[in-house]
Amino acid sequence: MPPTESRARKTGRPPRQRAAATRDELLDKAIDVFVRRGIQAATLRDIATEAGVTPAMLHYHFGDKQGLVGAVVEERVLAAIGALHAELGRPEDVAGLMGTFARAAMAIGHRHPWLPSLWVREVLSEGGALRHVLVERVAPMIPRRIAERFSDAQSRGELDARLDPRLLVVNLIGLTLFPLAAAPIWRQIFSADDIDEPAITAHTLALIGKIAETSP
Amino acid sequence: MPPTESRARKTGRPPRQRAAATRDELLDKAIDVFVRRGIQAATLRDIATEAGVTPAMLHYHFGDKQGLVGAVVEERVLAAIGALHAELGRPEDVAGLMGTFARAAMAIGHRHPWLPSLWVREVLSEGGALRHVLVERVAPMIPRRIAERFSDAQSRGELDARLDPRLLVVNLIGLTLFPLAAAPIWRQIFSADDIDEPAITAHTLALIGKIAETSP
Amino acid sequence: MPPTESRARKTGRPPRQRAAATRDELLDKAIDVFVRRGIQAATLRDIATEAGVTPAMLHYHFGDKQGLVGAVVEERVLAAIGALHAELGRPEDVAGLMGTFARAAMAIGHRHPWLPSLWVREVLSEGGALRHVLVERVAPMIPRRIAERFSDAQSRGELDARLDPRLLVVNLIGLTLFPLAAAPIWRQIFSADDIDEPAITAHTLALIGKIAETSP
Amino acid sequence: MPPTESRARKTGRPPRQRAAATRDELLDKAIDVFVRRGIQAATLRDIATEAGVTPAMLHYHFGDKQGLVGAVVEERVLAAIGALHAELGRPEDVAGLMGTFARAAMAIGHRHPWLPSLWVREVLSEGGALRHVLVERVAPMIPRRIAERFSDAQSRGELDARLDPRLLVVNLIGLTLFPLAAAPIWRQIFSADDIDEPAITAHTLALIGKIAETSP
DNA sequence: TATGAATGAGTCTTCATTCAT
DNA sequence: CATGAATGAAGACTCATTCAT
Repeated sequence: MPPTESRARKTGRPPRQRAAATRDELLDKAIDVFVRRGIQAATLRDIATEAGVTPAMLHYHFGDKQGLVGAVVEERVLAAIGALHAELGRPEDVAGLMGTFARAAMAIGHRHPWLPSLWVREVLSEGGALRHVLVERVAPMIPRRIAERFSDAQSRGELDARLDPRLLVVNLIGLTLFPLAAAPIWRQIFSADDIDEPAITAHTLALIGKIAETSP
Repeated sequence: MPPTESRARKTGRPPRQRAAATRDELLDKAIDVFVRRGIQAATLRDIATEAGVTPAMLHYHFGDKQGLVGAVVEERVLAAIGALHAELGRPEDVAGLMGTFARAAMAIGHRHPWLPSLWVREVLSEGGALRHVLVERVAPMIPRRIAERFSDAQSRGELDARLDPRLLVVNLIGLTLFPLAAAPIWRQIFSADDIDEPAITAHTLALIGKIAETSP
Repeated sequence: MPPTESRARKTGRPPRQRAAATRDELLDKAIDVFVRRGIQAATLRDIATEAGVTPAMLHYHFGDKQGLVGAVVEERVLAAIGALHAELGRPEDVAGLMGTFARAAMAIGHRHPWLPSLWVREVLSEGGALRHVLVERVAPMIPRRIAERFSDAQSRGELDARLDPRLLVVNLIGLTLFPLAAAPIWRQIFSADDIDEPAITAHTLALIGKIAETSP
Repeated sequence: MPPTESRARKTGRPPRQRAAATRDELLDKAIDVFVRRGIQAATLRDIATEAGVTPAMLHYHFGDKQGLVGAVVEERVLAAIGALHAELGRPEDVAGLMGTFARAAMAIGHRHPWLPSLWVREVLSEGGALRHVLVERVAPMIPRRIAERFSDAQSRGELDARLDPRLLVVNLIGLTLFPLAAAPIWRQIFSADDIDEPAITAHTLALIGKIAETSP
């Protein structure tokens, strides 16, 4: 909107090339930019430009940058995480639980390719936008539940005593979301364009299978 | 410019709380802030304040924010990574290699507690400061070497054929550096202050042992 | 960010001395300051203050200091120079051409009192903002054309053989734009407030007449 | 002196390549930079770097940027101008005076190639470092004297009545110092590397001769 | 005589945010 | 609904200047 650029546009062209104006489209674009630049570093202008809209529009719709982030979290991130949670309902043994989680996490990660990257990155930063969400909304629902089930299994002798149930939950993330989030880099350094979604899933499930299969 | 004032200050000594002025101390403080805020988001003022110094000082010593990041990378990150590399010299079988890597990674992570967080986070971001370093300087030295050894072992039948050697390297990171980087969060959500360094290492080595032990 | 304060200000109206906010007015003020301080030395704050506006406004309108300078060049300097060029269309003999150029230059200088100063000064500096413009856009249009006509005349014996046609063009500037640019100083050192615009023009035309009239 | 750069120098090379440390050499370098960048825009670091010296050294020698400029003015500019003044002692008729001034100005300009550029440019700027010098020290000595002589001659009928004696002095500058100051540009736009010092002088003297020769 | 270290003030620039229209 | 205009706050960076050594 600096007239510097808009001057060119005043010459007679249709004013807006393709205004992605619905709330949902704006959220899509926001997620795009958040994934590429990181939430903190993403500017409203980045997002607005990407969406063919003025920054003022974003304020109009979301009130705040914080409001925009909040909307992304509530309407997208938590929705996706909720789907993951839904998969974990059935009671299972350790191997079954690990497999189910892994399968569900990979599925979600493939369905929402922005999720793993955003999740891993924004949870590790001290002020990360998703850290708060993890601690307050997700943790009681998923990680703690799983850790408890591992713990119970361990007390029943169904889980290797040398493993810590809580760290095992962290490991599940490190074996599913983390590789998905890191995909662009390992694709690059290994020239690994041949590893597609099913291949990743197969590898991951095989590996987790090996962890789970070995009896205590 | 105002010699009047600066002379006045000579009488009433400036607070000068704790001028951490040597280059090395400045790098320490910079790393602190980089870990907390992320490299991109960290401002020179943050770092300068932390070090009891003016932002201009940082420019004096490092010329640039980029220069400061560069110094951190060269003099700290690569030094630590180099130590990791040194551990991987001996030829070993798959189980040995995985164990050695894990042991070394955990040791380095404990010796330089800032490294895992910085590494994991700054490699995942598209413009992350360490991504470049990984791709150009570390990848040929470590990940590709390990992947090759896994690959060789696999062709000799010593590694489960369902696993991808390259993803296995990613998994090693996901099981070592990632949990260390995420420690503050899982400590918080699991109230896991009882899990200390040796405990993490023991758990991790046990887990990786289980992965490696199972014959193809 | 501090809505508290900005709402407070709505009650006690801000001074808003005289917001010279249109693009054209901003350019006027910019030229004022450029002439007084020199383009390089002029700060955006100088210009903004003069215009009753914040520096950020200038960035909003022109994107850059360079953008502002560019706008001044394109929309003001080149416009004025273009008017000069328009006067030089008719083919004339040496005396006529010199007289026409001088008359037009003085007229333009009087119509845009900022032009001579800006032009002379910013062309002489190595990194001067107008040097580039002179070399690439004005030179082929005006100085080289005139020099060619002088050269032709000389080969026809209509111009003193001891004179260099190209230096003669430089002299035309030195006799027209330069005195106008230097007016404030010679007014001061000669206490010459009695010399007004018509007087300068008369003197200059008389002088140039003397140069042109003398046959080879 | 930012350690950033000096680190390379610490490798074992002789610390200073070629320290131009005498006061006179420092002034030489300062003039070099002043001519290239303009006095205002020239930074002490520019000059210090050029001289292979620290900025602190310049403060040590000249106390101030203003002090450095003052030294340049007193010890170089005024010295050169003084030489010009010395040439103008003899009483002469109008033609003789103009010729003498022109010859002397060209000679000085060639002897001190930095003078014309510095002079013309720094006198035209409102806050130019030489404007002050012109008004207070040079004007009474040279321009006003010459103008008086022109005026006397005019009252004796020896100078065209249509010319203003004071503007005529300005013209002398515009025909001598100005072309010398502008030499780099007209050399460029006219591809005029063939015009050397004697050629400029010859042209200029011929032109001024034409002005002076014509009887009233 | 000389300088490395340090800084306060100021430059350009960007950003989130506001508001009248 | 939507935006162009505008801004305060802050960021990186530069510079002249000081001072202990």
